[in-house]
Amino acid sequence: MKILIAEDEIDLQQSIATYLERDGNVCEVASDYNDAAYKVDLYEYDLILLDVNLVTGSGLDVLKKLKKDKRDAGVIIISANSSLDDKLDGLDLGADDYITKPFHLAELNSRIKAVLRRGKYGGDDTITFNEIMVDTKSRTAYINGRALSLTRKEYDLLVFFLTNQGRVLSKEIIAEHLWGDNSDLADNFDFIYVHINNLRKKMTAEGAKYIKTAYGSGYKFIAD
Amino acid sequence: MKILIAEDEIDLQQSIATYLERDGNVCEVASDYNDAAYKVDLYEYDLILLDVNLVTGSGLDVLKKLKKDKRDAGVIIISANSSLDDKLDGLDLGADDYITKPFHLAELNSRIKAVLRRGKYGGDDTITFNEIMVDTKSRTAYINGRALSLTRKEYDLLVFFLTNQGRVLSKEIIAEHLWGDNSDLADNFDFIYVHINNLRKKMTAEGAKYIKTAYGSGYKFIAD
DNA sequence: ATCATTCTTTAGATTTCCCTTAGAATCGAG
DNA sequence: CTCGATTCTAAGGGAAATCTAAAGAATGAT
Repeated sequence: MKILIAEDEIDLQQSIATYLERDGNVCEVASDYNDAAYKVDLYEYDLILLDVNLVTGSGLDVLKKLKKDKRDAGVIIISANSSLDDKLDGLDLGADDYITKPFHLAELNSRIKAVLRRGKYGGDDTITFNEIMVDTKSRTAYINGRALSLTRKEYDLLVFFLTNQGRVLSKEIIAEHLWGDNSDLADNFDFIYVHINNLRKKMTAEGAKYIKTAYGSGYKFIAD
Repeated sequence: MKILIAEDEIDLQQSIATYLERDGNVCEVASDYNDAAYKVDLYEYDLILLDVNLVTGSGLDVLKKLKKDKRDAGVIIISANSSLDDKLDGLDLGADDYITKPFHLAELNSRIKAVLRRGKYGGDDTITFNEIMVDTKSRTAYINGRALSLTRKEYDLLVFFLTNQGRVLSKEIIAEHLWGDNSDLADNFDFIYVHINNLRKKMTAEGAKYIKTAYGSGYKFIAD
């Protein structure tokens, strides 16, 4: 499942992402209203976790936008207070469920599962592209049916490419997605080269050469 | 399936009953503690939905009674609050699952199915995978017909793997399913290593090597 | 109460991976 | 073509994750 986490507390954002990714989901994060609105516009998500109190705007506006555009992502509202107003507003606007901070990740997870299971959002746990197939449940990538032995970072990188096919991804974007907004590393993303290289080696060994270098701007995943 | 609904909110009681009967189940209801204790004593149920807050007593006492009498009905605890104490008490006493009000009937239904499918109660009492066979009634696992001597945790772990074949299960997910989500221990799940190791030793001694380590992500149960 | 079994903790060994480094190769502007 | 910037590639140190055995704590049966 592809899940957007629109939450401005970086710690919470990261722990949610880690928890959900370990359960086989693909997570992207948005730290403010603009980022959330942008990503919701651009990508198809199976589920969106939406904090009502985003720094530059309200999560409820993102929800309005979603429903106006008749997008069918599931939505779970996250709120700092247990105000009934927030809850009712959110559910009125078409959210599927509601959770109040602080909460246990296990509870969030079971609500997520419930929303996803509730029908229309359920579906496929695999991502396929030509001879490549990724089973997100087992976190295993296959090429022509043969399993690749990928490390965690390599797997995450491949999934990120597969879910952003044809798009040029800069080192900075990749780093942000795979490592989170970690300002400690902000000055040097050269280690990306190593992971790209390792992933490429394992993929080309099976005949899959899809990761192209866009000199000076990044990488893109695309067939010839 | 014969299901007892021990719940004092009449509206909820009725909507659960209607929902479950539509699926072909036989439902009986109990509106207070005495009624529940009486019926549990008298009849054999496949599953019991147990509200912890019954008007004249605690649902947990019904559960204690059930377990003392070695009755094998599946039990799902219903609680009005998400108090971890209730949950842990319930699971400690032998309940099979736990759900917090308010919940969607669809979610309750899938939990019921999960409990029933788990084989223990009604339906098929065994889980098989290649040369492995688990008899959920006697809580015994066999490999090539030879019984393994498993502890409770090892048995639960094996069943959890068998019912989630191919899926990567993180230490956190495993801990949550086998121990309940206790955030106090959230920083240290290392004891999982020990149980994994013990179970592996007993299984590999019989030639069954299915528990693979997914470094950095968890474990998965899968054939080569 | 005693004993056996099981669970958790502890600590050291081992494995795996990630980031750094450094030199080679490649690209593009002039 | 030349040169600086960017990217590639291989190898190694060190950190983190996992494994393993064994001892202490809890549990349950007799």
